[in-house]
Amino acid sequence: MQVLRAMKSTSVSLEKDKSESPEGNQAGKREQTKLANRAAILEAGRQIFAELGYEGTTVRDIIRRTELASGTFYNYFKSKEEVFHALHDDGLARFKPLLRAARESAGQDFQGFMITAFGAYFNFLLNDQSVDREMAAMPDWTRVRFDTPESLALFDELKSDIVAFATEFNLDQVDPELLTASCIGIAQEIGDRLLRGRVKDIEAAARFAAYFVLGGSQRVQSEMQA
Amino acid sequence: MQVLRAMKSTSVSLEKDKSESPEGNQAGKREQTKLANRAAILEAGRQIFAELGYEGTTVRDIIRRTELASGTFYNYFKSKEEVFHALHDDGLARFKPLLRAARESAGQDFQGFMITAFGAYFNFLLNDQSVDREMAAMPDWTRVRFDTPESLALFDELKSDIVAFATEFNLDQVDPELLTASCIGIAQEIGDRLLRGRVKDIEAAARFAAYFVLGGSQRVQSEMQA
DNA sequence: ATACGATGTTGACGCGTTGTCAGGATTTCG
DNA sequence: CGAAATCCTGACAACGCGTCAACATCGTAT
Repeated sequence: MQVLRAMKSTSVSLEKDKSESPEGNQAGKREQTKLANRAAILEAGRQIFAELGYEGTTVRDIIRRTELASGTFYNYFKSKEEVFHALHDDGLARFKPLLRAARESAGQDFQGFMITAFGAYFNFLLNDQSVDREMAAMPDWTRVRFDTPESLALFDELKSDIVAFATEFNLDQVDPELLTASCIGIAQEIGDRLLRGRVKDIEAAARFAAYFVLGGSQRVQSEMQA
Repeated sequence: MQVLRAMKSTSVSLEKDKSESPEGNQAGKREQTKLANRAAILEAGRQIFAELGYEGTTVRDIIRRTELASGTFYNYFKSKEEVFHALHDDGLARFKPLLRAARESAGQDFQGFMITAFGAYFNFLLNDQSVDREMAAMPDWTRVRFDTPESLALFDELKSDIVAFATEFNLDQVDPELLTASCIGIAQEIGDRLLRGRVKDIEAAARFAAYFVLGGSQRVQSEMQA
């Protein structure tokens, strides 16, 4: 049963909705159910992943929380991995503007950019309804990490931001690849501890990370010049 | 068929090896086969994980590369995850002494410790026959990370080393939890790029990481005092 | 309005994996 | 040597996977 029908189950036999149907049915019914089905699968996936962990969930678990038949799943995704990627990329798409905003509000202030960017990331981790957040709370020891094209794109964007500041501040001896990697590593690892409650203060963590990166870069610069 | 017998297949029907058997059979035959079976499963697991990735391998894949029957697997491990944990912990056990050596050869030289420690880690990653190394080379974009008790123990050891240096150098404003997390994150992320060939020079990477951490810590200290 | 082609859904099927267990083989010990 | 303990073996039931022929629904041309 397609989810669109299920959602309309209150107005069951009203086949004829006048063309002036209240909510926009701008697209054909086909398109609508397709979107609704996809959304239903994604939402079910988000819940199940949070409950059972990535390893523990099966395609059947996901589809079972839906009103769809098992075969229908494969019209939308090839595997649970693809569902996870989609959820992950959704999160990234929500985060991306935050990073851009940090970049633009910072102007030439490297330190300001770093504080805002780390802060945005940590806040996002703790507040956004993302897969990763729920799963990090799991008692499990196993974590999965995905490098989707979207992730890599974000990393590259961050890298070019960093490079811009690095040239601005004459950090020509600092390998951008290593610097970006370090920023990501710090964000990952501190973010992880925030999610698990080993670190509490988001503000303090963001400032720590920012100062750390700033000081680290400058030290590398001066050591490499020598 | 137990692997011990298979290994002795050249001297098949020699049931009675005199008590003066050349290689030490100090323990009973039972113990020997148990160790040999376990080792065979672990070695098979290492190979298969490297070939098929963590997700892709099944318990059957592992046991099939062995002369054991499928049921026997479960006398030694509960799941493929447990095999992976064991392999992971093996690697850790090999790395631990390297970290200790770095600690002891460094004396009071914080920077020396950091360079040696990062260098040891990166060299270990690239040269040791560990599961992680093989799997990082995989075309896949899914990575798993395990926090076994052993891992956590190593992190704690590293943390206490870091704390020792931090007090020595009056870094009393630097949160040890955040500092340790940053070191681990940097090591992870740079290590990953080394494994994938995006970064080539191990020496340079180790010095970068060390200077970065040193400079970062001092900057955090001075900023937090203000 | 009706009929027909296009598109999406359904659930059962064959295949492979999982973890278990009764039966059998091997080692240990009295 | 023989009994008891140990543990290896391979078949088994349950289950997940991805596919596919049959079916239902939608878009569209008449």
